[in-house]
Amino acid sequence: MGDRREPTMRIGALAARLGVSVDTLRAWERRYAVIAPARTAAGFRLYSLADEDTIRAMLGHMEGGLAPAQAAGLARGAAPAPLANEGRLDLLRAELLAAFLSFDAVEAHRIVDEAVATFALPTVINDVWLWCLREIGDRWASGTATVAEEHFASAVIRERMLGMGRDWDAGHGPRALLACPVGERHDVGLIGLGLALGRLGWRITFLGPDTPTESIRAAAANLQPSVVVISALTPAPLLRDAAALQELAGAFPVVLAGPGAAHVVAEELGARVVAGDPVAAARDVAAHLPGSEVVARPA
Amino acid sequence: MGDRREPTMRIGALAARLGVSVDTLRAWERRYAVIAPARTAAGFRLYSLADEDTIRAMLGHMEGGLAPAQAAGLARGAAPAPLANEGRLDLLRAELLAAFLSFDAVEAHRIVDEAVATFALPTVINDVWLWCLREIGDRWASGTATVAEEHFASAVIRERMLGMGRDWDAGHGPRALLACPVGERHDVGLIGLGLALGRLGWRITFLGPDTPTESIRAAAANLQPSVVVISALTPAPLLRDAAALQELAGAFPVVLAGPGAAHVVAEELGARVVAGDPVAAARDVAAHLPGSEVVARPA
Amino acid sequence: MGDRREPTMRIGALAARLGVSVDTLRAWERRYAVIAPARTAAGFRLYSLADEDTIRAMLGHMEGGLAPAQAAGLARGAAPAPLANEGRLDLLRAELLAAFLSFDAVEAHRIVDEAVATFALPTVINDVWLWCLREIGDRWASGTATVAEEHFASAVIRERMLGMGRDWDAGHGPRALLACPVGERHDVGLIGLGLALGRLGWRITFLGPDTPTESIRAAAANLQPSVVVISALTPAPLLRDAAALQELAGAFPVVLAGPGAAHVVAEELGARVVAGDPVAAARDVAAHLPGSEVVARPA
DNA sequence: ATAGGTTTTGTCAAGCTTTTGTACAT
DNA sequence: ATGTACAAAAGCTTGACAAAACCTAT
Repeated sequence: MGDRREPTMRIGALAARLGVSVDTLRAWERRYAVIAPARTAAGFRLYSLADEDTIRAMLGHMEGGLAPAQAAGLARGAAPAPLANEGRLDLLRAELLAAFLSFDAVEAHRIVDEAVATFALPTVINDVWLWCLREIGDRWASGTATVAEEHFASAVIRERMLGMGRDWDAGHGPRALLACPVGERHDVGLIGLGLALGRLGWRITFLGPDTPTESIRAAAANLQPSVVVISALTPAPLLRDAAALQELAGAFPVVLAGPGAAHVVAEELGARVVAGDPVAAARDVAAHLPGSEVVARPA
Repeated sequence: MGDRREPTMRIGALAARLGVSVDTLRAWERRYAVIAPARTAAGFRLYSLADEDTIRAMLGHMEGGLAPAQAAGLARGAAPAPLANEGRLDLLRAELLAAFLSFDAVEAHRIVDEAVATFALPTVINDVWLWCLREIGDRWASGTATVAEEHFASAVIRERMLGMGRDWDAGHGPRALLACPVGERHDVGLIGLGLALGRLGWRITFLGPDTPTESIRAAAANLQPSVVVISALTPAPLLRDAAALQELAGAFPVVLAGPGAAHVVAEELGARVVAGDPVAAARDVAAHLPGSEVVARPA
Repeated sequence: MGDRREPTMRIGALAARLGVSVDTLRAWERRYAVIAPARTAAGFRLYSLADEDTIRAMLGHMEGGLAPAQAAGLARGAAPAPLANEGRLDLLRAELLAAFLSFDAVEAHRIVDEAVATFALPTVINDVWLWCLREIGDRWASGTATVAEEHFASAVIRERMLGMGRDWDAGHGPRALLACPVGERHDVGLIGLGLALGRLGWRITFLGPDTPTESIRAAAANLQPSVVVISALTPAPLLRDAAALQELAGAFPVVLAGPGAAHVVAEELGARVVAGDPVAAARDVAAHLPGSEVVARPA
């Protein structure tokens, strides 16, 4: 109901609210076209709250020393103020998507900040970040976007995720070793899994994309993790080095994640599969802490 | 109980209650069709309490500076607007309540995410968050819950509200300074008011619970807010420092909110009262933007 | 959108911002060609924020003793030097302090965002947030600041900390129950402890400030935490309800934190003391996990 | 730094229309 | 109660003007 764009105020009311004379308001409209108020049948101007916002922005710039003409120019350009308000999540991710599609990193970071402040981490991972990446993927498939947008978006999201995972290997929880196999360069989902697992008390060691099996094995030998998580978008990278992975799975509990984690593959390698989105997969991993004495506490 | 739609008052009675002349009431009916009173057999108008509500809404808008025609238009269209996802709301808040009663913060956050994604902010504030707190309060009164649940729930809700208010002092709107007086530690309602006011385009500076009047005064001197909102559950904290508050109200427009904002107190302090739930109170504040005193029209 | 190169200021505005006369600005442009402002259709100069940066650089050099001609030459080809991580901390917290002292929440949040993105959590807690609060406290003691700034700063910081602790009770780690006793309203340090403990894999349930011992007991009975952490600035609130706390300490491992956690008090209550800043205290709590089979893993 | 010319911008006026509270007649 | 009338208040448009801010050139 409370639509910010509904025209309600006559010029006198607006002038009083803003502390600006009616003559001035009319002059600004005439000279800078900063607003275009609705009219009653008889021709009286009717202003909306959005119009008020615009003029306030202009006044703000003038208070900063700008001349009216320039202040009006800025106020006219920067008039977002949609705030449909219904369904914050939809709004936020639509904005984020728009920021990605226009390569606006500053705006993207701002929106991510807001999302992180507004929602809990699992929601942000699944319903904001990965949603955006999926959406951009769809647009690429339909020709509405190029690979560049996808690259840009995943770079920004990756940076934010890694920033949140800065100290994910602190503490005393069980340790997980995360990596993508050679040939797999998409690690955003895996980082999300790591974040979710980290919040469940685990210590995470992240080796990154495109990691040779031998590197994973060496790190595992060094760290003795409770589980090794390997993620891939397709089965191919997992099969390419099947022998080494099989050996790894013999020495440590190996879990496969991501769309490429087919059961057939897992069976062949002697590994376990965790399905679903990164947050669900992390819960699955945590629930099946291998070799674990699950300290069941009565509720 | 009495139906608010039952026609009972004759025009003189209604005019007296509203402080509006009978001629004016008839003119408004004729010109704006804002109400359609019932008639006696002899043709006398009979108004209901609902009619009175409508006219009061219209008067409220006029006090905020709107011309009668527009005020009537808004009052006419201001139907309660029942919710589409009525059942959804009941389910969600029942789940949230259960999460609070079992101290399950993870689940509580998940549900809040869903609520925020589904409903508009005013609904979330009034019909989810504050509803839960009231419900827990009732259970405490009846011995079904302890203070611990209340503490826990309000900590979680408070955090979520503040998270959504992260950018509430951005923009160019009028500025509001919010605080609870010394002795008042419940600021959840005030935060809700701040959120709602923020969505109306205001800039919010929030000082928090238990704030000495001197601090409020210092911050006000620094920020020159358009209004200072002070909230309390009981009148006591407002009266304790009456002299200083009175002085504050002399220098800045002060508004009292919350159950403790009695008219007697306000009159003594030279402040204004906004009644009702936080969202309604915010609307009231916004409608009476001070410093734009549209000097009272003759009644 | 906020492009630093957009021409907006007329010469008067720029002169006022820089504290330089308009004639001087025109002379510098003519003589040294430091800047080449855009022009309106009518020929008025329009400067951008980038232009302002350039002139400021020139002014900086002049303050260093250079003649205008040389200063202009340097400023023309200047690029802002990036900061090392070390000086970055000093700069960041100085900026944050300034934002708090001018009640600028938007700016404060921006800086906190940057701090969180740059430094590890313990650094942010101890060396940014608590540092700022201590600094403001000092200024209050010396009369350079009022309580209002302290209130404002701790409201913002508290909100950010709670936001980072949104999912701190997820997972399967040992559980800690955190609360301040009745009469103690400062919980910022305790929240910091909770955050640090959460990063170490613990699950945190936070009851907030001013919690009756009975509430703590009820929540503990419900949750069966591995440890109950109680924090106070002075010993008084701990002593007020000594009997009930003693009983609590009989049923659960109780740890006292904060400046009020004196050894004498702890001994009387049968509790343990953790000393030092919140991060150190959290490490201490984690290291002495009560009733625990410390599963020592070789690093 | 001054002089002389141009542009910008808030305010006002004149002449006319619409809105709105109140008054009067039926 | 209804219908009409009316005057004050508030709007609209066009046009104009003077102070302030800018420009170039000397």
